[in-house]
Amino acid sequence: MNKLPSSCKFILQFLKYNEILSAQELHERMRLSSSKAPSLSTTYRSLEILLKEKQVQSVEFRDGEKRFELVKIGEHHHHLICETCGTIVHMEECSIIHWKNRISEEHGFLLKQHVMEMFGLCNLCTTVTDQ
Amino acid sequence: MNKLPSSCKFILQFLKYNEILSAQELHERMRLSSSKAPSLSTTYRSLEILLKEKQVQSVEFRDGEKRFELVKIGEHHHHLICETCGTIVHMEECSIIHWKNRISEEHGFLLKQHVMEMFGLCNLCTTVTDQ
DNA sequence: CTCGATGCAAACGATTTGCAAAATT
DNA sequence: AATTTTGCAAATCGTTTGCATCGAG
Repeated sequence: MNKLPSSCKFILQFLKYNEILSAQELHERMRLSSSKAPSLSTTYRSLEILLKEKQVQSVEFRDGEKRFELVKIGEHHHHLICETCGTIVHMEECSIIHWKNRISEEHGFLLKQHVMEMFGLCNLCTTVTDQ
Repeated sequence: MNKLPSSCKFILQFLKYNEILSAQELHERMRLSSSKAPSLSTTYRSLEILLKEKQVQSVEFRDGEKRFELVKIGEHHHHLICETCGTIVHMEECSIIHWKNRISEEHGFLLKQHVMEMFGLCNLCTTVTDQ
């Protein structure tokens, strides 16, 4: 429970769980709601701090744009993203944890972090795409 | 077996299995070895084609730079990256395939693609880091 | 008064694009 | 001759940085 710069606290008030935003989207949202919103650079800097504090996780889609998501401190999870309609399913549990030991044994690796996102078609789009 | 533009064939001759290169690194390598090397833009365009043809897979580390790796057509795999020394372990088999059905059932999602990379400490660096 | 936090504008770096020339079919 | 591929330079876009100012303690 470090004391965070005020910009970080400001940001936290504008993030909801299960919502994935880029730094720019977040900044835009804050700017529209308040004249005391932190600048874009500060937004970037603060998100970096919140990442280190694990109050936020970063989500990497494939467009090279980093996105961020509020999490319960220290937790994280992964997503299913529909390539057609953009629907995002937040998977409650990170299954990679189950491999940690196996990977450790097989490759002598101690896992620290990972990146994982899955792309496909959601239920609705699967049926629709039968064209 | 589509017929590829000559730049793609050129590129394929400069890629080895289990080697991960950015577009720029690849371009530099080609440029140094041959005066007929494709330009940087063409390198980008060609890698995009090779990706679609699944002759190459893209590997996403966390520095925002896309990297590419030669694969047997249609296959792919993931990596363990040591955060200290940079060692990369190529994991022979993609374990996510095993989840495909479960995810399909649980979330009605049809998986098409995914991104996964794992970061940590390799055997050597684990012991060394005991400082 | 000191030091961290902030805003602004400029810098950066990877990638993409417009367009005209060159190569392929 | 029509179509695709290519190179070059400029544009783009997200992100980072230098630096001077602001503000909390």
